[in-house]
Amino acid sequence: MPKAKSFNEVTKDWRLLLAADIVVFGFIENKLKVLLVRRKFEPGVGAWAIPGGFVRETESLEQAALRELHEETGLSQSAYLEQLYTFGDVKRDPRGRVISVAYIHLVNNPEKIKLNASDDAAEAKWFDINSLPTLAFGKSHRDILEYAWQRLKWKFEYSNVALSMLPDKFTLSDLQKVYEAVYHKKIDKRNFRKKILAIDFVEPVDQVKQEMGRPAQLYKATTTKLKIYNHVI
Amino acid sequence: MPKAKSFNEVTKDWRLLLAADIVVFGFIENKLKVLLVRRKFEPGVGAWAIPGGFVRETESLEQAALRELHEETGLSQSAYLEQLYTFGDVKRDPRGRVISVAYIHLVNNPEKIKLNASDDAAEAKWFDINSLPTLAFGKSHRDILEYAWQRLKWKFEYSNVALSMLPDKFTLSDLQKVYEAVYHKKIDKRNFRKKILAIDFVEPVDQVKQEMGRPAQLYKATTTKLKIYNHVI
DNA sequence: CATATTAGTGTCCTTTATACAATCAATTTT
DNA sequence: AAAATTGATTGTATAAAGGACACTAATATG
Repeated sequence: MPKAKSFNEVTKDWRLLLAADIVVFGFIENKLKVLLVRRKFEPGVGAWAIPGGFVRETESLEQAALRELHEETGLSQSAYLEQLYTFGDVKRDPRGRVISVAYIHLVNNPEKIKLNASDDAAEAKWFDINSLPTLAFGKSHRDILEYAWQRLKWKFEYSNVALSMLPDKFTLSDLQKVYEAVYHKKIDKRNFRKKILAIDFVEPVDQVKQEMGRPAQLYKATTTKLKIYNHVI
Repeated sequence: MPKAKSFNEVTKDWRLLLAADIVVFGFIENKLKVLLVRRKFEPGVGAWAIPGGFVRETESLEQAALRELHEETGLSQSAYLEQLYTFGDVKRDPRGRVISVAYIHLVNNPEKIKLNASDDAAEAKWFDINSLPTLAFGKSHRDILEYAWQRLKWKFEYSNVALSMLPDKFTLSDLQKVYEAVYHKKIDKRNFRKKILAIDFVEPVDQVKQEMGRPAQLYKATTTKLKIYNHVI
C-alpha cells in the first residue's frame, strides 16, 4: 500500500493561485446592471472583465471578495453576498493554475457608489445585463455572468433577496420593477401585490413617496435577514 | 498607486492546499446512506470523515473528485456529480490553509460497490443519514453533510436526479421509496404516481418485477441527462 | 382455497396561479 | 377652475395544481 502524501509532496511541484471573482448586481434606472472592470494587466488587458483578485493569506474567501469589491467600488458593506461556484480547471491564466471562487454580490444603492480605478482595474462601469460588452477570458466570463443571473432568478423566486437591491424604504412598484428587471419580463401588477402582501415580506411605513401622479405608500422589509419561502414569488 | 501584485508576491509567502471532498449518497435498504471513511492519519485519525483528498496538478476538480471516489469505492463512473460548496476559511488542517471544494455524488448501485481501504482511509462504510457517527473535524463535516442533504432535497423537487440513485430498470414503488428516503417522510402513493406520470420523466419497459405480491411494472428513465422541471415533484 | 403481500387506480376539495379593467389621488396643463 | 396626465390602488372569475383519502388486482404461499 502506498504511503500517504505529505503536504510538501502535494504542493511542491505546482503553482496554485486562489482568486475571488465577484459578480456585482445593481438595480439602476429600472434595469438589472452588472459591474465590470477594464483590465489593466495581462491577460486580457484593456478588455472588460468580472472584478476580482487574489485571496491573501490572512483573509477568508468572503473577506477577499468584500475587500476586492471595496477596492473597486468604495463600497464598504455588503447588502448580500453569496458563493456562486468554484472554477478550477480553467487554464485562463498563463502564469499558473488559478482556482477562482465566484461570488454574487447585491448592492442596494448603486447610484451612490463612486467607482474607483484600482490596482488591477483601470476603470469600473455598470452594464445592462442584456447588453454586455465583449469580455476578457472568452466565453468563460460570459458563462459566469449567465450562471449568476440564473441563480439570481431562482433566488428571487423563493427568498427576500430582492429587498437587498432596494433602499430601506421603497414602494411596491419599485419592488415590482426589480422583479421585472431580474426576470426580464412584465408582471401583472395586481397579482404581484397580492402575492407580496400575502406573505410576511414587507410592511408599510408611515410615509408616502410623492413623485408624479398619486402618492405611493412606502414599505420596508420585515427583516433584514435572508428569508426562504416555500412558495414562489 | 500601488503596482500590481505578481504571481510570486501573491503565493510565495503562504501555503495553499486544494482538496476535493465528496459526499457520496446511495440508496440502500430503502434508506438514504452516505459513505464515510475512517481516517488513517492526523488530523482526526481514527474518526469517520467525508472522503476526499488533494487535487493533483494535472487534473480538474471534478477529475480529482472522481479519482478519490474511485480509490475509495472502486467505482469508475459517476451517476451524478455536482459541486456543492467551497470551504475556504476553515483552519481545520494544522499543516496549512486548505481550500476544500465539496461535491455531491450519487451512485446507482451501492450494493455492488466493494469498499476499499485507500491511501488516506483505513476503512469505508455506508451510514444512514439519520444516524451518523461522531465525525472528525468537529461540526464542520457534519454541517457539510446537512447542507448536502438539503441540496439533494431541493434538487429532487425540480429535477430527475432521483433516477441517478436507481438501477436502469425500476418500479414506481422503488422510485417513491427513494423520494421518501431523501425527503424523510411518507408520500401518498396515488398522488406520487399521478405527478410522476404527468411529466416526461419515466417510461414503462416491456418487463415486470416479480417479488412478493402482485408483479410490478418496470420503468426506465426517458433521458439519462439531468432534467430540470418548472413544477415540483 | 384462504391468506398474505405488494401493485395499481379516481374523486373531491382546497389552495394557488392567472387573466383581466376600473377608480383614486395627486400634479400639470390649458 | 376644469381637464388632462401620471402613476397607485383594488377584486373577481377561471384554471391549474396539491392534498386527502380506500378499495380492487395479481401473484405467492400454506
